Amino acid sequence: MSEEKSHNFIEEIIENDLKEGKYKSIVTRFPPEPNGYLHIGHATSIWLNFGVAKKYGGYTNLRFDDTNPATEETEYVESIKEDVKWLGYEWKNEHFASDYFEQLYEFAVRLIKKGLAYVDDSTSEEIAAMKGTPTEPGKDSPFRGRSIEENLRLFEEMRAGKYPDGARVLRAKVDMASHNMIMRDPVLYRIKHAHHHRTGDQWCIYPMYDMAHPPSDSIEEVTHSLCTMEFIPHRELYDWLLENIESFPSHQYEFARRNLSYTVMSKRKLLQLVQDGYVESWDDPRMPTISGMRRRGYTPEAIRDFCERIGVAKRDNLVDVGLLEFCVREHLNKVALRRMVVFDPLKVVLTNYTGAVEMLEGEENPEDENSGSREIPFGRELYIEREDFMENPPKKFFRLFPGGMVRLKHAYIIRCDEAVKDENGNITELHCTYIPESKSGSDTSGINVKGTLHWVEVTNAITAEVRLYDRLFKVEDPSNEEGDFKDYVNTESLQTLSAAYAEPSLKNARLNERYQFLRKGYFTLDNKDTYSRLVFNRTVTLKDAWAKEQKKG
RNA sequence: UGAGCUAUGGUGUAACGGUAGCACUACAGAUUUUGGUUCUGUCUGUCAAGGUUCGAAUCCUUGUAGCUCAACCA
Repeated sequence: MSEEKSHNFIEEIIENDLKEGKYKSIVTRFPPEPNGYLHIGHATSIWLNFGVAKKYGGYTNLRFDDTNPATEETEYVESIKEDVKWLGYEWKNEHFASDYFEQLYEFAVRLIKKGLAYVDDSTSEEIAAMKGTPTEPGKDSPFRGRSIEENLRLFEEMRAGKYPDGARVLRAKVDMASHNMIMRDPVLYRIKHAHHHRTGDQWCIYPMYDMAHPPSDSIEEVTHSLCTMEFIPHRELYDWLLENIESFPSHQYEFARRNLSYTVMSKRKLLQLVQDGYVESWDDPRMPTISGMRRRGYTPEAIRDFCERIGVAKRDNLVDVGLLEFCVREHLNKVALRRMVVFDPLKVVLTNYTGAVEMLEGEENPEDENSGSREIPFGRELYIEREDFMENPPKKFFRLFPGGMVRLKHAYIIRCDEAVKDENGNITELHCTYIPESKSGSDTSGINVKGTLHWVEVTNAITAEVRLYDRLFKVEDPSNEEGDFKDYVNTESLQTLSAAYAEPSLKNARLNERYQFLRKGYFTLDNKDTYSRLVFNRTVTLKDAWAKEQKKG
């Protein structure tokens, strides 16, 4: 293992800081706002924050940025915690920005006392108008010159509930002519008579992101505060604030958020998909949410591997969802139990098979010698996949056709003698001959066949519902197309088969167990346990070289 | 068009002035009782133009393109 592993730019910064003795150990934090579900984009941030802290012997806090009571709920807190844990990460401390409200208030008072913050009576429209534009400087608010005493009194009164929502705000006094719009006297506190999910009705003023986030990092002595690129302009204010409240100097570093092809990532857009009924819920298996991917059967190992492979940098990106699927397949191939399930049945009658049903043996997982085996009943009547038979096969068709031979997996070689049809010419069943000497494991027939089919014995078959998922969108980057992103939803992204025929061992299918349905894909039991029947979600298909061959024409 | 950030194969990411590498994809082949897996090989790249240097993806200059910033959201 002498192979040199390259570092991403965050790791370089940290190693440098450690080498220069800037910090003895490092602290990071993952700071979700509890107003929605986590998605694969958050997974990168989680992987980064927890990953670097662990790598360099530090730790990571989970901190909920709950400064906006209007949108935040405890329900989200719980789902976020569950998702982070499921991904395999452990936080050192669990915090809420709302735990710091008293301290944040004191910090604000400190700013006022230094003449660095003032109460502004302007309306939000007036403040916006005075802000200027990126090309023109802003104008000072008429309230900018208030005395420290008056500001102190007014801010206290704001807290005491003397004013209605929107009547006044507390603003930082920085620079109305700054090129950086964030520095043009940003709002620090607003009045909101709203019930908070944790502090109840204790407060009627709430800090803005810029007042809450940097001091929260500082209180926790976070050394490396990692966020996405759109916060770059906030860094100047971040530093200004921590310097002026004279608190621990945390530092902010920005990385580019990851985008995934054939999906959307913003909470707003995901919410629309749920509300407008394009998907059934936040944890619909087609959603790029952590809970959706979990329900679909993706594994934490695969998701972590994916994050590792795409890495982190600062440029715009659109990661190919094919890489995620590769990571999922790679892991599932190692752990999934093999089973046989026929989706679209065609009956096969073995005309020379006269015995009773016999039990055959099939390995649980060929990739794992210790996985053991399962029993599979075999008999005179079987189901095979309708698409595995063709009357007039094209070249390179290795499956069944009149006069052709195939191996039935774990069983015998059969030859197709006749396709039986109804009066309309539809094939109703196949009459075949099996080769008794060709039994799997003790084949003395000397026959070599190209194709191997999966199958299920008719009398022992059980039925299961199978849900096949495809990409949620028809285009790579729906957010970048003309018009509404919802116009590009793939309306055929879910196909439900209500009664597939499965081998009987699947009767004992367990939640969280992964299965490979031979030649079909990876599947797992749906985690909504409200069903009295078996419902399997397709996690991802197998690679299909034959489909590719056919496409070539 | 003020300011900021970013530009390396189809995609993602390395190379820290010294042979442009890795992974995915694609393609070709071998193996295979899953047209899966595994294995082998092949194609494709430094945004542009100048400059500095023995030597530039890397440093400098000037362009070009994409993204971000004017919420009492985070």
